[in-house]
Amino acid sequence: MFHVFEKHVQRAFASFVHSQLDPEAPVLAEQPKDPSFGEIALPVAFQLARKLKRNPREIAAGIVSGAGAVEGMRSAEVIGNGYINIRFDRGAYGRAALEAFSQPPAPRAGKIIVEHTNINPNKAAHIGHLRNAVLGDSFIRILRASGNTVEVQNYIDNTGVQVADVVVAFHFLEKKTAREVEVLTRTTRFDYLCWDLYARMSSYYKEQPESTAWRAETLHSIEAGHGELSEMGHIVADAIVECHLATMRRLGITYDVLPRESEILHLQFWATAFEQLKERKAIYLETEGKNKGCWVMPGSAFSQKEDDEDSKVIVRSNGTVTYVGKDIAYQLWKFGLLGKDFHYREWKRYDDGHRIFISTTTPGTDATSFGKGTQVFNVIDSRQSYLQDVVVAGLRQLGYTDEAEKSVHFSYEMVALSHRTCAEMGIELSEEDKKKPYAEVSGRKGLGVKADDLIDKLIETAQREVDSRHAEAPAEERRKVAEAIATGALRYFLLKFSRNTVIAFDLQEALSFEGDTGPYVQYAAVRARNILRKLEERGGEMPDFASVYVQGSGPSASQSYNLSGNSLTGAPGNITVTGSTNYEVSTAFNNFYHAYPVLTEEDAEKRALLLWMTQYFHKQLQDTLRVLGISVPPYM
RNA sequence: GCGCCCGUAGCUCAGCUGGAUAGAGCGUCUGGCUACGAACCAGAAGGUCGGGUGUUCGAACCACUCCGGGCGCACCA
Repeated sequence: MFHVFEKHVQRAFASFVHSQLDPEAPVLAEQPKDPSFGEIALPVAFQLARKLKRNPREIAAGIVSGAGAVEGMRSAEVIGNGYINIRFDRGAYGRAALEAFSQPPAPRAGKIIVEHTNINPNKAAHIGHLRNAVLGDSFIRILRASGNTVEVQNYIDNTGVQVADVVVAFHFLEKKTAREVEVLTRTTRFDYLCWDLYARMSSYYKEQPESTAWRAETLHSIEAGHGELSEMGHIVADAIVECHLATMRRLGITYDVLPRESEILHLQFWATAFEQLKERKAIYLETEGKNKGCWVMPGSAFSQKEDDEDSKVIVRSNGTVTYVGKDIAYQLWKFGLLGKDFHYREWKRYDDGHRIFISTTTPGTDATSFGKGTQVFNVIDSRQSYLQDVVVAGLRQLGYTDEAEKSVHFSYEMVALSHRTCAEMGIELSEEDKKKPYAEVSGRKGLGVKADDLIDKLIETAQREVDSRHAEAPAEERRKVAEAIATGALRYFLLKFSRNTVIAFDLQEALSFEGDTGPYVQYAAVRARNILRKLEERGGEMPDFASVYVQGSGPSASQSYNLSGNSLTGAPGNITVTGSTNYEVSTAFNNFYHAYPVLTEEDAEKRALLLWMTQYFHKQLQDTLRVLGISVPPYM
């Protein structure tokens, strides 16, 4: 999707620079500060100035005269202290830009595995989980749009402490049988029920510390995989996974496979990894100190510090394995390095026909294959970077240095709650919490904004707007439009912050549909499409731009360039750039829309250009919105 | 104590591997609907880019240092 025309001009200059001045110099093109400077600018002279010990302006002049005429380029001039500003020939540019759309990306070798969502299946998803899933999903869309094969995994930690705690609450507090819990999964808003129950259990542990013995008993049963408690664990986890998938589906997020921790254990994934780790002496049995009796990885393996004080326990003294241990086995499997595989069965089929599989212990009839990736991205919040370092160190210690390099922690900062939103929701903050700039979401305290509540609220707000503007439209259709706006607003909101910014979630801000928001971008796309639709309704036709010689007044080529600013040229990980580019493109279009009535333009050449710009903008925005997972409603 | 992240307009944030007068949105004030539907547009006010030192032709961006804040550093995940 990289701008073909821009690249063509850039290449012409690069070949001159590389052959005559410096074969190493990066020749980058950027958008000039001011559109009147031209369509693109090359700051290459600045890079060369240092190396050649010459004045950048002088170098730039040399490059311009040396490179000479380039096809499709109207002019190149040296401005300021060394910028080369380039203007395009409008006709040539228009043709090239439209052609760029007809070229699908070249497929790339290998398979990228992206793990995201990964929510403990013991309570409803909250706003923090949404950031993870939306970030992961958009990243996947970007990767796919650039020709990569991507597999989406959502790891299910169904044997951990969090699931155990809900089971403890059902069994010991509520005195419920597995069968009764199963009925609850069908007759209640189960994830919400567990949300409250989990918070209740957490405070119960605090008041009655001896009750943690229940947790140990439950964990033991779950790990062993039999008994009433284990059965209940599966019922709870499976039902909650179902809730999470439904929540994510509302935002257009789907998965390919759900590897479960229970299979990591029961299919001996861990046992196999454990043998390898022992064999390669990546871990050792500690014989003294606080970790006596545990298998640990020395701190020197994953941190810069020399002392072994910070060893990480992989196997506890009671013989059970920690989460990190299981995660090392899982990471090995992702690269196909474990020599073992899961069995799979179809978990469900999405309404678009896409099938999602879940790991099982017994061979199924479906011939499916997962894992064996060439690169792995784990979308996990930055608080777990320490754990991710340990996992990668595990691979390295086993000699898989290449795979360790290709294991990327796609990290992001947490979502907290603004004080204003806490107050609105009736959340009481302690004196200590009040001093902090924001309140941290806590599942244990039941403190947070539930994902479905937020989505409902957004739809409700959008619905009011839609109803007031389009009272005549069918109710069902209005509802769909409201949903598109609501999810667009939410996804955009979660993506507009850079990954390492803590989001102090503010409800009023998230509910805003004006300014730098998803609906602003959607609205621009709707406006563009309305022009094209009206043209058709009035019996008009799209002129063949390539055959119309456009030289009249009206918007400049640089304005069209602004409209076409390509959002996929940045690094794939930088989703913020994609989002803000969408916003900038939309702003450019809204200015254009306001300044140039398209359909009423009487000058044929000028009208052709305006229509071309409208169409180009529309395509461009649809493409980039798709990458963000935001749909364009039929009207707004 | 050690590690990672952050500090840019009243508020919330962008600022791509250092580059042309530091940008948005919200909020405030002023103005614009004849349907290509104003979820929009135009304009105004608002900044010693936390402080300091250094590197450089050039620093919000790089290095060092100090100050302020957040998050990690479990036989939880």
